Amino acid sequence: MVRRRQAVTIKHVAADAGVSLQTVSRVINQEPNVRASMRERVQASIDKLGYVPSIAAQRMSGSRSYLILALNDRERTIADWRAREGTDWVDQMLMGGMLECAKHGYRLIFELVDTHSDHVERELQGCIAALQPDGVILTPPHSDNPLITDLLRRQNIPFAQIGSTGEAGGISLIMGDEGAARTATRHLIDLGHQRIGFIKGAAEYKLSDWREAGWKAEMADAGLGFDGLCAAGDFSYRSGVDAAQKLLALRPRPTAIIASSDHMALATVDVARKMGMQVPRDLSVVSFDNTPMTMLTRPALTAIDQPVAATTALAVERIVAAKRGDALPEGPTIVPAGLIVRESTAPPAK
Amino acid sequence: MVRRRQAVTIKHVAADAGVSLQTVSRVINQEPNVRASMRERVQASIDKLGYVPSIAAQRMSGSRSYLILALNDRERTIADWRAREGTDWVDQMLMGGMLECAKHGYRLIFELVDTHSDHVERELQGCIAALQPDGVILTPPHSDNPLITDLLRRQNIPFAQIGSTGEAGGISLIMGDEGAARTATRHLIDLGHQRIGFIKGAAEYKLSDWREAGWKAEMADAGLGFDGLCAAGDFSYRSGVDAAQKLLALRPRPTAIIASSDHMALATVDVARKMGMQVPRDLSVVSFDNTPMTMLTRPALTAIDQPVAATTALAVERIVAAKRGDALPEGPTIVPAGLIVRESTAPPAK
DNA sequence: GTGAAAGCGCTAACAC
DNA sequence: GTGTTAGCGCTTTCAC
Repeated sequence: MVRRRQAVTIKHVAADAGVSLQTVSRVINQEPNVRASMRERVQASIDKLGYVPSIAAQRMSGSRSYLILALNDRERTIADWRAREGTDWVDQMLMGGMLECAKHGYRLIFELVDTHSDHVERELQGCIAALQPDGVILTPPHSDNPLITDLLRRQNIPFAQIGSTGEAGGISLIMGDEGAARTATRHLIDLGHQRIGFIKGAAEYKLSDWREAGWKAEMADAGLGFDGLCAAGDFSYRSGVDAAQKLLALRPRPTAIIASSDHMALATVDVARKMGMQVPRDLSVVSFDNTPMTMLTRPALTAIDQPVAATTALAVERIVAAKRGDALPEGPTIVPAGLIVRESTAPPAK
Repeated sequence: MVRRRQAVTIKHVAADAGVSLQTVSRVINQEPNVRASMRERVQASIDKLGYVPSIAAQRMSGSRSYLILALNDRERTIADWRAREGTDWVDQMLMGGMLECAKHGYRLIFELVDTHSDHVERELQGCIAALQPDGVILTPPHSDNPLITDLLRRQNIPFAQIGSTGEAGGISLIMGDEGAARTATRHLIDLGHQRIGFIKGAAEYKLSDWREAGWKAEMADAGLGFDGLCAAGDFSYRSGVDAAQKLLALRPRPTAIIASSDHMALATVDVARKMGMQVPRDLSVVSFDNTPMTMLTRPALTAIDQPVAATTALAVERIVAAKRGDALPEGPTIVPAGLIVRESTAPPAK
C-alpha cells in the first residue's frame, strides 16, 4: 500500500499566498483579525490550488470534526430493511440531515446502535472515540435512554433528542404528535363521524401517549365519548389485526379508526374487508407516518405525515448553532405534521 | 465551546501496560512481532480502559482512515427520496455496506455527488481531501464516469465499480443483469409464452443493454423471434406507459412483457388494464429491481431481485482486501440476481 | 493584525 | 521482539 498524503495542504496555500500557516487557518475558519485584502489573497490561493482542509487534521488539533452522528436503533432498522416494505424513515432522515449538513460544511454519519443492549454505552463510547463527532442526533426509542444521554452530557457533546421533551438536557424536537392526532380526529369529526376508535402504538415510545392524548382531547372538545374505543398495539401489522378485531367487535361499531402506524392501518383495512366491510364506505381509516405504502395500497390511505426530513434538518441546524455558541430556544420545538387526505376516509354510512 | 480531548489515548494504555506506544499500536493493528504474552497484557489494558483508537489520528499518521465512501448520484437519489415511492436502493446499499464494514472495523459514509455536473472532480476531490477514505464504492450511472475513475486512480484509492465491467481499473461487480433477464424470459417461456415483449431501460446505464441482451439470447435459444418486440424506456413510469402502449398495439399482441424497472412494470399493468386486459390472465408482467412497490401493488409483481445489499457488501469486502494487499480476482464478479414469482405471471390465455 | 512554536494521537522507519 | 524518533496537517497559545 502506497502511503497517501494530502495533495494540497495548508502549507502549500501559505507558501503560495506568502503568508503564515496561521493566517490561512484564520481564513478557513472565518475568524476575525484578518485584513480584507489579506483574506482575499489567501482565498485566491485556496481556490487556485483547490485546497480542502483535512477533517482528520482539524479534529486532531482539537477543533471541530465537522461530523454529525445520526443514531438509530440497530435491531429495528435492520428489520425494516430486511422486510423491504418501503419504510423510508431512514431515507427521509438522510435527506433532511445530509442536505442541511452540506449547507454548513458538515457531514452526516449514519450509525446503528443496539439500544436494548447493556453495552450501549460501550458501543457509543467507541463510536464517539473513533469519530469524535461534533454532535449527535438521537431518534426514538433511544432519545430518552439515560445511558446514552448521560454519556453525551459527560462528554459535552451537543445532542438532539427527536421525539423527546428533552429533560435529559438535549435539544428537544417533537413531530407534533398530539396536534397531529387532533387533526386526524378533527378530520373524521368534520366528515360526520362520532364513534372514532384509536389504535395505540408501542408503550416504549412516548409519542404513543401523545397521539392518544391528542385523540382524546379532540374527542372531548367535540363532546364525544371515547371510553373503550382505544386498543393497544405496537406499530406492527400483527398487533394491528388484534386491535382492529377488538374495535370492530364493539357495538355500536366505530365508523372510523385512527391507527398509530401505517402497518396497523393496513391491518385495519384488511380486517374490515374480511368482515365484509368496505373502506371507506363502511369504515374510515386514518394512518400515521405516511410511509410509501400508504400511497401504494388500495384504497390509498389518508395519513398523518411525519415530518422526518424537516425535523432532522432542524436537529442539524440546532447542533451547528450550538457549536457556534448561539443561544438556543428553550423547551421543545414542535415541527408540525400534516394530514394527507387520500381515499380511506369518507362520511359515515347513514 | 470546551475543548474536547480524547478520553483514553494510546499513551494511557501504554502506561497502564508498561510498554511503549509502538507496542500498543502493533497490538491494535494486529501486526506481527509481538509476543503472545505481551499482546495479552496490552489487550487487557485496552479492555480495562475502554480504549478506542481515534480514526483522525490514525489517518493523520498516514495509515488507514477506516472510512469507505459510498457514492450515489445526487439528483436521482434526492428525486427518489422526495417521490416517496418506496425505492429502497439506498437502504439496501446501507444494509449491505454498513454491516460488512462493521465486520472489518470500517465505517461506511454515504455521500451524494452531482454526476452530470462538470465539477464532479472538484466535488469528489473535496470529499476525498476532507475524509481521506480508504476506498470508494461507485454506483451507476457514475461507475464509468472517467472524471471520477481517473481521479481515484491518480490518488491511488481502491474503488469498486458496481454495474461496470471495470475497464477503468476498479473492482468490477455486476448484478447478473444478463442472466437475470434470461431467467425472467425462461420463466415466461416455461409458462408457455412465445411472444414476449421487452421494455428497455435508460441508455445511460450499461445494464440496460445487458438486460436486453439476456432477453434476446434466451429468446433465440428457444427459437423464438424478438424483432419489433423491444420498446425503449428510461426506467420511469411515464416512459413505461409509452413503451407498453407501443408493445400492446402490436398484432399479434405479446402475451407477456418484461419491464426493466418496477415503475415501467407498474405502468404496463395500468396500460393493460385501461385496454381492458387483466394481469396475469391476458398479460403476464415481469418486473426488474424488486423494490417494495412490487409486493405492495395488486397484483403483486413477479420480479427480478437486484442483489443490492449483497453486491455492496462484496464491494466493501474487496476494498478491505485490497487495502490489506490481498490478491483480487481478475475480471468482473457477477452477483446472481433472483426471480421472485408473485401474482403477475401465468400461462397465456388459450 | 500577523507570525512562531508547541502539540493533538497515532504510525512509519529505524535502532537496539 | 520492543523501544525511540520524527513527523502527518492543523489549531492553539502566545509573542510581536
